Amino acid sequence: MSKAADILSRDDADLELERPRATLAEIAADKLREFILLEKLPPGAAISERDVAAALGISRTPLKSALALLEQEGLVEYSVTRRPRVADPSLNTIIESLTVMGALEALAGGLACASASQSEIEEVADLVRQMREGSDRLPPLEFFRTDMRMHDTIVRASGNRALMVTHRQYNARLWRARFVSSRRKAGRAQTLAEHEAIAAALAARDEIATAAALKTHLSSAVQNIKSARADREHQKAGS
Amino acid sequence: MSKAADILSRDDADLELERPRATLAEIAADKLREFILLEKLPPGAAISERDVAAALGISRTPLKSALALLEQEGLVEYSVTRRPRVADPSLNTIIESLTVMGALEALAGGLACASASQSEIEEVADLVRQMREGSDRLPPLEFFRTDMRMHDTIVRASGNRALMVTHRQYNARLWRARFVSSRRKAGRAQTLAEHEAIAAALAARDEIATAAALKTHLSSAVQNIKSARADREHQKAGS
DNA sequence: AATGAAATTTTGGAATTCCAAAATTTCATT
DNA sequence: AATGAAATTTTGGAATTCCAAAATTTCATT
Repeated sequence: MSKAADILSRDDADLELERPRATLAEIAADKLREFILLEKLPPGAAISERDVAAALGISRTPLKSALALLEQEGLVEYSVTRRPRVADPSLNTIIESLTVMGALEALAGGLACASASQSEIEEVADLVRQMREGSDRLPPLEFFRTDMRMHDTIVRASGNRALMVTHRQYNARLWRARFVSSRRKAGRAQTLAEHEAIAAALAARDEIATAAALKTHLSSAVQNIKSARADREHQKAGS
Repeated sequence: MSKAADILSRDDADLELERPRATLAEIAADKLREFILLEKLPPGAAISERDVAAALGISRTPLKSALALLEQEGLVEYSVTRRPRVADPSLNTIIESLTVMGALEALAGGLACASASQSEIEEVADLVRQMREGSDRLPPLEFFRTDMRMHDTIVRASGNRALMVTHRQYNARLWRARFVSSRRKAGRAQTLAEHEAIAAALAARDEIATAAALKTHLSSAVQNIKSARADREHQKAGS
C-alpha cells in the first residue's frame, strides 16, 4: 500500500531540490486547485473525503489537510454540518475580494517603484510585449497566464514577502472569475493598454502613477467580470 | 478516553449557538494562540506534537490541524525538516507585515466612510473616548485591547468580508509586536491623537482623510516598534 | 579529551480504525 | 400517492497505529 511513494515519484518530484520535500497534502492541494480552477470540479460540487482521497490514491488524513489549505485560499468551503464542497462565491463576494486585491496590487506597485531591480522592470516590460504580440495569436489560457505572470512579477518586485503570500492567496481565489472574464475578446484591447500604462509607470519608477494604474486596472477587472456574468445570464435566457 | 468531550464541555462551549460546533482543532488553535501571544510559548520555542497534544488532552490529529491554522496566521512555522516551532519574526518581517496591514486598514477606512452605519461610527468614537479617559488609568493590556477593538470596528464597518478575514490574520501575526510596543508609555499621547484624527475623519465620512489618518497611524506603529526594539537592545546591553 | 560511526530514541507524515451525527432509504400507515 | 417514523448507510472528526527519517546518545578508537 505504498500509494504515497507512487505519487511522490511522479513527474513533478524532480523540481523539489532543497525545499522541504512536499507533503502528500500539498501535492493533493495542487491537484485539487487545478481541478477546481479548470472546473473539472465545478463550483458547489460536493467533495466526499473518502471518494476524493481514493481517486487521488491517498488516505483521508493528507486529503483533509489539503482541503484545509484550499479553504484558506477560498476555493473550498464547509457547510454548517462540515461537509466540504467547491466554493461558489457570489458576484458580491468576488467583488469584495477584487477590492482587496486592488489595494494589495497598488501597494505592491508603489513599493516596486523603489525596490524593483532593473531586470525585474525589464521582465515586466517583456511580458507586456509578449501580450501585445500574442494578442490575436495566443490561446486564451496562454494570454491569461502571461497576464497573471506580469502581476506576479510586480508583486515579487515589491520585495515584501507577506504581500507575496497574501497576493498568491487572493490570486487563487480570483483566478477562475478573472479567467472567465478574460476569455471575452471585448476587453482585450483595454487590458493591453492598461498593462502598458502600468509597465510605463513602473519603468519611470513613479509610485503614484504605478499605484493609480494598477487601481484602474482592477476597476476594469470588476467591470469585465460583471459583463461576463451578464453575458452568461443572457446566454442562459436566450437558449 | 473521552478527552474530546471533556474539552468541549468547558466554559466556552455555551457560546457556540448556531455556528458549526467548534472542532477540537479550532479550540486548540485558540488556546495555543493565546499562549503564543502572551509568551507562555516564547518565540522560537519548539512544539512537540506529542507533548503539546498531551498537554491539551487531545490527540495529534486535531493538534496538527491547529498548527496548520496557526501557520497560516504566521504564529507557527516549520523548519526544513518539518518540525513546528513558535514563529520568531525578524524586525524586517514585522515591518513587511505592518506595511500590508497599513494598506488593508487604509482601504477599510476608505470603504467605511461610504458604508459604515451611524452606530458603527459612534462605536468608534466611543472607543476613542474610552482610551482618552483611561489613558492614565487603564492597565496596558486593557488599553491595548480597546485600541485593537477600534481598528476592528473600522474594518467591520467597511462591510468587506474578505478584508475582515485577512485583517484578522494580520492582526494575529502582529499582535505581540504591537502589544510590546504599546506598553511603552512614551507613544501613548501620540497614539491617542492619531486615533482621534481617525475617528474625526470617519465621522466626517471623508475617505481621503480617513485613509491618510490610518496610514499615518501605521507609520508611527512602525516607529514605535523600532523604538521598543531599541529599548530592549539597550536593556540587554546595560544589564 | 576529541572524534565520529553505530545504535537508539524521538519526531512528524500518513494510513487505519473507531465513533457519533447527518443524510438517505425503507416501509408501515393513512 | 403522501407522510413521516424507524432502520440503514454515509459522512467527517478524532484516536490510534505504523513507519521512515531526523535527532540524539552511546561507545570504540585515537
